[in-house]
Amino acid sequence: MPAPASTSTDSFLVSSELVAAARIGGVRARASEPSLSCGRELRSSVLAFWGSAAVAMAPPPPPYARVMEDMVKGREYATQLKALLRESPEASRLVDRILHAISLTIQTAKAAAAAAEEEEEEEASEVQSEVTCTGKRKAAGGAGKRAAACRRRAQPSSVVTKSVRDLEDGHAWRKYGQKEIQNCKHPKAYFRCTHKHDQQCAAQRQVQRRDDDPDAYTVTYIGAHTCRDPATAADDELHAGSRLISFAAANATTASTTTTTGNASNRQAGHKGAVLPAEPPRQLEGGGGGGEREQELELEEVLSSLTPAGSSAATAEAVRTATPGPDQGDVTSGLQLQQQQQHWFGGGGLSGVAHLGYDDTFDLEDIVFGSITGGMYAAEY
DNA sequence: TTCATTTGACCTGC
DNA sequence: GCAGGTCAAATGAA
Repeated sequence: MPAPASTSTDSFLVSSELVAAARIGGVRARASEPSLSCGRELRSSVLAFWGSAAVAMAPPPPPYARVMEDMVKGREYATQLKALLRESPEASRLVDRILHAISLTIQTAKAAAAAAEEEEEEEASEVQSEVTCTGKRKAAGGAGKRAAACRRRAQPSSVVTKSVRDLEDGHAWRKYGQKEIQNCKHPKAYFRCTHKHDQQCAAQRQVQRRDDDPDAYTVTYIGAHTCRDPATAADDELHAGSRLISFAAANATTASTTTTTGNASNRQAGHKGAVLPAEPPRQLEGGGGGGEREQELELEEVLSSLTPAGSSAATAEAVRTATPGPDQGDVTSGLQLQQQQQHWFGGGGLSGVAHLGYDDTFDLEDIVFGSITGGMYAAEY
């Protein structure tokens, strides 16, 4: 199962790939003299951009506008580069990947900025609402067993509903609740990112077994991962090659995607100190093995970052049509999930993953220009 | 001892 | 008032 490729990883890749593409451009420019200066200019622009981006994104966190400006510049440069490298499929492909990664980073930055803004607003309003909250809690506390915190239903920055056969998505989830849903035989399970507290990751997911296909689950992802699993990070750096630019502080908001890697299981096993049966390694690059997994993924609904979770009829439909979980009506995360899946679906397990293949699932333009949002999409090539 | 899951109670939004 | 979402004490596993 492929490892989660965080957007920061994408940034790492982008830095080296941009340079590589620029080199290709340079080589080709030498072959066709008129483009020579162009290639050089682009290469220096690219290096300048990533240099400034690296500075801008290094801790402490830079202003959002500055980061966005740099990222947009980078996207423009990459677009120009792509135009120059039309004759080379290899270079074009590389630039496509660069554009993809930049777009993911932009999405992440947007999500992080939105989250930060929201947090600030909450902090400001908390002072005012404290009296009200306290009052209400006191009233409830009289009858209740504990002083419940003043809760507010999360306002998700993005909602993505998928139908998957394998609940393993490479992320560490912690189950925090389970609820019987009306008209559904089995309960819906609620998960949040394990790193919610240590990295303030706001990602959540809700899982429900489908009614029409007992082997499938309707998984709703709410919010983007802003965490960065240390194990994942180490893995990413291996993939990134030697040219690494530190784009973010350890706790900076670098959203992960739902891309998964072959060692995801072991990573999760690490969380629980257990050993999982190793899955055959899957290549991060090359784009070869996507088809089989894509067959098991059905993207049901994509909602914009402005769409509230509960307001989408399609999402409601997805939830409504979802069927219950395993026999005990229970769904668990991480290791246990995988173990249970192996039990439910037979020892071999399933290779299906909740991710999208870059090559054939959606158009690059969709990402670049925002028709797909939320940062919850797999960045797999 | 630590951490994840379970589960009933509580809260919010409709 | 109801349904869905979240919290946190209790419980269990490693």
